[in-house]
Amino acid sequence: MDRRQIKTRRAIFSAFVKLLETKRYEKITVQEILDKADIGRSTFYAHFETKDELLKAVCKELFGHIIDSAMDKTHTHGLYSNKEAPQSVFCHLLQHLQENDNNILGLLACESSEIFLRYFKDSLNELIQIQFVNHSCRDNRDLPQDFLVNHISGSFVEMVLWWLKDKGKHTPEELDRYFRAVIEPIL
Amino acid sequence: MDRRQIKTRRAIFSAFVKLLETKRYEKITVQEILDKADIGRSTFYAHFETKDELLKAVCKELFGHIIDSAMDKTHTHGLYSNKEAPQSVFCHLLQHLQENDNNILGLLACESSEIFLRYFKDSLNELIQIQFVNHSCRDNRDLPQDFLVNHISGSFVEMVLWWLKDKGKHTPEELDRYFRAVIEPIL
DNA sequence: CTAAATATAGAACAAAGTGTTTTGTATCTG
DNA sequence: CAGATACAAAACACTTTGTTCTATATTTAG
Repeated sequence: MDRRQIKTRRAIFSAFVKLLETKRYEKITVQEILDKADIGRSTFYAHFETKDELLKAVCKELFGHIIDSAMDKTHTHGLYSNKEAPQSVFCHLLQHLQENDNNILGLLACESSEIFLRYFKDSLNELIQIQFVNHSCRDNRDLPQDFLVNHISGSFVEMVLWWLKDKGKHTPEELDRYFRAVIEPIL
Repeated sequence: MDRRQIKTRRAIFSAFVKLLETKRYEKITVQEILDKADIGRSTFYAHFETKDELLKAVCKELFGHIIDSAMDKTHTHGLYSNKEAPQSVFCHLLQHLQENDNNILGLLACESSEIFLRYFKDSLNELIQIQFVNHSCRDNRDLPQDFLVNHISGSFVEMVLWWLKDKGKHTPEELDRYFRAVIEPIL
């Protein structure tokens, strides 16, 4: 890949993410991205058809690694903690979110957080779904399985949202304890 | 209030809600609202400063009654079912959502559902918060109270979202049972 | 019923944004 | 070095926005 392409792509991403921290996604104009990234109009449209496409690309790039990593862990050790793996996937995810080189938490806490949380939740939902099918958790109160899957992924995302409201006063380990306290009783 | 004002306000609301069922909020233009409501441009801006103000007004009007009604019920009977009130507030809410004269479920299931769900959740969060403070539920695992409040309101909203995905295959009573099954064990 | 107040329609407007196209220049790759 | 490719810059038609007029219709108060 051409160095120039990589450079401008990075410039666009960077400018876009910075803007997302100051105002809502819908209010950001292509023009502002051009100014901040210091690139030409035609260049932008050579890379992305629309602003929505840019958003998708950012989501994919940012959450790709995190979800893949969680998927690997889940596949070998399951969702919850056990002897071989003392940490749950949820704790793993929270730590991973915090250790970001790129500013993922910034995006999840920004004014357009719903967009990213929704993307995050969909990925998470898939992960838990697979795990439920593989390990076929007992379902003693005959609740629909996809209700349970949705409840777990949904609650997790809502917790992250709560976490970010007062800027990480809690550690990933604490949050993991809270989450297990409200989820494990129903499994 | 002038009949003309009421008439145009209704026309705007109606057109706006209909449009929301066909496309995302951000993609709807004021022009489209004008055309559908069959009113003049200046008339619209005499009623609402921006499209965002219109959105707020619609939220307020639609969720106002539902939340007020739930708030009353909670105040006299508490959140959960008991001898005097055999139905939980949650069941009450779900039934109320379904019996809508105006099309609330339509909005909660539309492409811009996050907007309305977020508004709904904030109202709900307040309601549960008040109830927790009044009845000071036991908290035996020393979880932060606002974490629990957030978990309950968040889970409820996520359940509604799940419910709407396959268009009300479940009754409010069934959903209430599911919800109690995942919430009561932690209280 | 009349008159004053007010809500609306319609048109015109500047400003800002969108997405495309063209031309010339700079930078890569082989 | 030479051809290919990415870029900047400008111009473009087009859409949307929010404001400001004037004229007309409707309501409410006296």
